[in-house]
Amino acid sequence: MPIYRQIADVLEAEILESRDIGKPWSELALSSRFGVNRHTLRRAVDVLVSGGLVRRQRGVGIHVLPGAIDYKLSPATRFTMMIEDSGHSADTRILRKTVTCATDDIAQQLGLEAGDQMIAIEAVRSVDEQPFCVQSQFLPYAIVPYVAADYNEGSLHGFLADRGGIKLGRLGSMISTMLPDEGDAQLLRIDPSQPVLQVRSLNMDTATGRPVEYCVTRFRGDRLELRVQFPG
Amino acid sequence: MPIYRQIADVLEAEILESRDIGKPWSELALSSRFGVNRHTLRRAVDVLVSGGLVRRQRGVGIHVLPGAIDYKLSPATRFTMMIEDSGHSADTRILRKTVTCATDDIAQQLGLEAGDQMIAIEAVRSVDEQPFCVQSQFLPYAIVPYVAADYNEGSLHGFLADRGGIKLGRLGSMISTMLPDEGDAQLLRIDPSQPVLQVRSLNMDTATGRPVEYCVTRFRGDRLELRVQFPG
DNA sequence: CCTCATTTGTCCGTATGTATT
DNA sequence: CAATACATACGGACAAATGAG
Repeated sequence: MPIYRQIADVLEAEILESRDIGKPWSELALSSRFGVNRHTLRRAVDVLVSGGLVRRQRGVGIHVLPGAIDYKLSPATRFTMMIEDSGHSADTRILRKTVTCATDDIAQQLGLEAGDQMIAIEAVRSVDEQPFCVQSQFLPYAIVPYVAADYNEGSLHGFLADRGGIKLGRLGSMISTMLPDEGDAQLLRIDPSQPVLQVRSLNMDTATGRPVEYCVTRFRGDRLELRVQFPG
Repeated sequence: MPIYRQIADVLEAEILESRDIGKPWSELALSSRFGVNRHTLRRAVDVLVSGGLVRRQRGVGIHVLPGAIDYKLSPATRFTMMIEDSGHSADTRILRKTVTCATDDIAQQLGLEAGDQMIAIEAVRSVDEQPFCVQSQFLPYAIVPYVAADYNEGSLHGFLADRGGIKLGRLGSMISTMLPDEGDAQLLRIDPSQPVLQVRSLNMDTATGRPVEYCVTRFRGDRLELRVQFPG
């Protein structure tokens, strides 16, 4: 077995055993400890990064990620989330809120004409202080203009109910998986080699049947198991 | 942009444009062509490997993988599949069919006692000659012993209906994503860096309500989008 | 605001081992 | 056996980001 893999095994065992999230590690210190060249140690750390156990940060060091134990040993401890319940997280950080022309794709989803304006919201939701999902939401500006002005935190669905008396209903969702782009990986604090679970869904005003929200959510794959329940 | 990424972009563009699957590439030839050190070129090829575009083989070279075009250019060509419809594929290759003691996990799912026997089936389902998913199915031997003896191909659900008069119903599914282990990656003909979508589900005999099949399916993430439809 | 030490990111060079043809 | 090609490991050098002061 190559040296770099032996080192990776040792480090992985240490992480899983103690999960000591203290000061970040240093390549120089580790390479000295194992008596190998820095490049060899980097190769070992590459394995851990691919395994989602650690994260590198230039100028700082190598961070041991929390939750690593859960990921490797007990997928049963993942979060379980009903699809119907998504969008109700308490801890929400809104990154961007803009009003622009709808793209063809989204216009079609929302039943808009080309050139109609839409509200685009990008948000990160966290659980236990850890990023959990990135959400891109699109709403027709003409129907809910007050969202652009006044929605700033918490549940969008709750806001729509309080402010506009709109109750949203969901017909279905499309679920897929992919590797995250660099921006999402950074927001979710995962390595770009770790997959995300994407849920696309269209929400209607239950009163009028009009599409009001098109939502694309990317969840950390290592923290989520979606539960789909059928009637009966 | 670092050199290795520029090179990766050039090579990726070439692959997507012509997909010339001829002789495998050589690191030495490529590094000479781009005028960089071999290690720098290796770093560029790492990107392509992570992207599922090429495969390395020691002593041979770097192979361009077929199907790369579909993966990168047209996510729209993914299959869309209702969860309820899974398990009905026509082209099924059964890899293993064994009768053993149920593990604790599976015994609990199927409502068996520890030590009860179960049938374990491992199969690969293909669409258009391309591997589509790997399926692990577990059934209580006491209830459907004829499966161990006579089920050899096609839809298990159809076989159960024809042979035992059992109609299966599904209550729900658990959906998650992960990187495949080496065996699954090989069966699905994808690189281990490409995520799979896993659907776990428990199927009951609609007549008696007894669990009859516990099924774990790993789909190629790049070929599947699951559609979940809600009643209404 | 700037400086400085620390730390990771990138690139080069060289050598040796191992698998394939 | 020999040639080719990837895999691993060592070394040095500089750039870029970060945080302390």
